[in-house]
Amino acid sequence: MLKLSKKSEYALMALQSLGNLAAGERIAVPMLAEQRGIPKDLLAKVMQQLKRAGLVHSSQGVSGGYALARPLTAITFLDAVGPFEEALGLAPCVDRNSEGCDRADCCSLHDPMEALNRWLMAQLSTLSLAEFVAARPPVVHGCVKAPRQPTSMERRPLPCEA
Amino acid sequence: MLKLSKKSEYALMALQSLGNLAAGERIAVPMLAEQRGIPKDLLAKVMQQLKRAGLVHSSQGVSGGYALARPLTAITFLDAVGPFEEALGLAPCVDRNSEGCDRADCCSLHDPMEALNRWLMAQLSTLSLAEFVAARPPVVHGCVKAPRQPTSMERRPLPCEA
DNA sequence: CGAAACAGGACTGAAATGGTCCGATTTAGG
DNA sequence: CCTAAATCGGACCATTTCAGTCCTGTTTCG
Repeated sequence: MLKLSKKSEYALMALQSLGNLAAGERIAVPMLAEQRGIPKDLLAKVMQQLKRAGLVHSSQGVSGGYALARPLTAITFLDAVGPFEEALGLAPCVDRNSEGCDRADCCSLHDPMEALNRWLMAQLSTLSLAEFVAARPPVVHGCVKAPRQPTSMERRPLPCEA
Repeated sequence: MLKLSKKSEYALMALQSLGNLAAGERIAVPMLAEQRGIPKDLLAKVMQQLKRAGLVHSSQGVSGGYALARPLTAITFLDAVGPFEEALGLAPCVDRNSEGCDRADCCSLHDPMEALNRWLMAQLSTLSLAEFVAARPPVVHGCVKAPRQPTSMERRPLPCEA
């Protein structure tokens, strides 16, 4: 879970690099690809998708290249990664009433999964790339295993409820 | 992202069903599989893994079956789903210093991803299955798209810091 | 002792993923 | 004007992952 695709990884890398550019400056895919050590052709595709998503601007021609459409503080993690995770979000039967799954019959987990998904998306859309790339792992190590005292999902309110 | 595998889905279903059993009662795989409409053999494997993970108890023999090892309030979402998401957690270069990735060179995203992963795992380990299966999606609809005001990942403190 | 359950390895077909290749279009510079 | 270098974008392929099946044990109740 939350195993991001390579495309997502490359997108994050690229956006980070673009964030280091001076105002008005551009960078071309071949250059970027060599710097980060990623396949040129694949990165090209990623950049195209980022453009379609409106996160970057491009200019064609011999001295063309890419630049951020807005600062990293105004791009969320979900923005960056969403275009590449088509199965964006979740799990079992998102594609609701396709086959079977008449609700409450086979798949009584539809609603919970949708709730969890919504929550996750909301969380990831409150994390800007600027914050993300600056993050360092917490010193705590046994963290994942430790807490065995369940709390409510609602205790961390969704941003839109505020 | 967060696209759970079928096994995870089946595990959640099975655990939910097991939660509805009377104390001391068991249910066999063939029965369970038919009730929820999932392939018998696959479910069998899932149950085996759940047993290895210590979430359920099994008894063999002709009237054997499975039962919860502890109540749903004491099983977290991460517990249930973890065993089936080997790529549990995250993304690009978790397998740290395997090839390349000498840190800060190609993959300056290693630390941020690890931080994000830790955070997610921590969150999912504070959600009990009891809460999960009872969850309903919030009425708000434009929720995912709405918030464009980035906040810090640290603002939602990790449980282990408390 | 036999039917029915768990236990678990081996295998297969389909789908997704990462990556490559090639052609078309645009555009700066000589 | 013409070429080199860049963005576009479709087609394609190889490898892996995944869902599902099969088959052979082993346990245990009646």
